Amino acid sequence: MLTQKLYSDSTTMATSSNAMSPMTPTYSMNSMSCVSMPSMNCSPQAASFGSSMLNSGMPGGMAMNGNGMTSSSMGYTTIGSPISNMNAACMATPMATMNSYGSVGTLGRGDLGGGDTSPNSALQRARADKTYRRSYTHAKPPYSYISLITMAIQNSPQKMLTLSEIYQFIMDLFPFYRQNQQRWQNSIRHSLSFNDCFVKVPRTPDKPGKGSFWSLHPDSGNMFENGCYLRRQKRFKDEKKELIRQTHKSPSHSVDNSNSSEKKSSIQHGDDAHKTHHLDKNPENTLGTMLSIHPSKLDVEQMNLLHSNDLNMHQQHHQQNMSHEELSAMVNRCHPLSLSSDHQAMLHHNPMSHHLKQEPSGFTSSNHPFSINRLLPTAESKADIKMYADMHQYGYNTLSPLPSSVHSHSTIGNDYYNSPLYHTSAGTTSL
DNA sequence: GACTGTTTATACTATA
DNA sequence: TATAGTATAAACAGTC
Repeated sequence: MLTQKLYSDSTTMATSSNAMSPMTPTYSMNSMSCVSMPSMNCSPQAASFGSSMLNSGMPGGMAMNGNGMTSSSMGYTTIGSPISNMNAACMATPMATMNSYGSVGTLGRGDLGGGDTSPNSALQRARADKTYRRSYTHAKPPYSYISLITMAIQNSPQKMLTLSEIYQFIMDLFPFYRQNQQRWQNSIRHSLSFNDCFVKVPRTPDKPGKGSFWSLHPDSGNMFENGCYLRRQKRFKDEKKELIRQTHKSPSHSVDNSNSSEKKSSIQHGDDAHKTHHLDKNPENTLGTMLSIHPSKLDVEQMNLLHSNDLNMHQQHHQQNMSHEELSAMVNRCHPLSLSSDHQAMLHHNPMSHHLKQEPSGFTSSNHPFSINRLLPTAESKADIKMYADMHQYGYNTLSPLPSSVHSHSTIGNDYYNSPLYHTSAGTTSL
């Protein structure tokens, strides 16, 4: 299983652990967090761990911070950050389901010491042993890079971030990613470039700096409509980009291939390892047809023009001062069942949407155990946030290696896996 | 030179 | 079993 592989990475990492360092896990942590992760597949039926994880960590929170909370210099919200939201969410049901993760994650190997591997005893040890609890800290989060990027972008007020801000968000949120940065950051860059759901937004002259902003494609909102942040059911494809790829792939296309990168592109998007996935080849659905442009006549300039128009719309879309409700509605697009009529119509119009599988088990965006909506700050969760603010006995500020400028994230994030609040079942959380 | 972005390649896993 | 989605590595070019 993918998840098993993900967590095996943590196992490897932990072998060189230094128990004294907040950045490195202890062996017990490692053994707990990595081994025998139960088949955390994406089905809600099997998501006891996943749901707690999501309840704690999913982005949903993302963002929906329309209540005047301050933003960090990085651009994403502080107290309204996913972490604070998720902690708030967890606060509603403290220690509700430590066993949903702890029992399975550890008991299979029984490497907590002692022969008793019963769920109850493991749970008791977990409660008594902070080191044990800290094992979550450096487990690889069960989110794909795509979902991590999505979290970061959606959590930013402007709904777009630079590459470095995306890095920072991920590192603040998940201590796991403070290590081996070259490796995962390369993957992040690859994901940004390769996936059409991420669009590059050029910097404006008043915002000089390195690199572009990255944002989400306006039509990519339901990538994770099944609530699974490990793997999308269907990869979002920008029809325009796809059209370019197809045009270039076609042996008859007349686009000048003198540009080496375009040559590469035509290779890349051929039928090799990165196969063209489910391209809707119905000509009625192609942008070229919609615009009465024959695909073979579409050159790069035309496509760039089209795309720039799209980007303008996109930027306008993000520059709108969206209300909390609007933002929530946007997030609600994650599940077709919760779409507004407008969105339904839009999806109906979007040929890509036809491929998307409907959630078979009756979950909606609001009650799906993986749904980011579960993390949206409700009135109840806001009360939880206040309660969290009043509770300092958990010592959330003790471990972060990050500077104070990002401490508001990092401290929470550091203990995100540690806290008993982290273990909250989907069925009991208030969000 | 470091960072950013693109592309290619390959391996693994989940799913139809 | 074929296909698709993702992770990872690496090479390379462009930009700051």
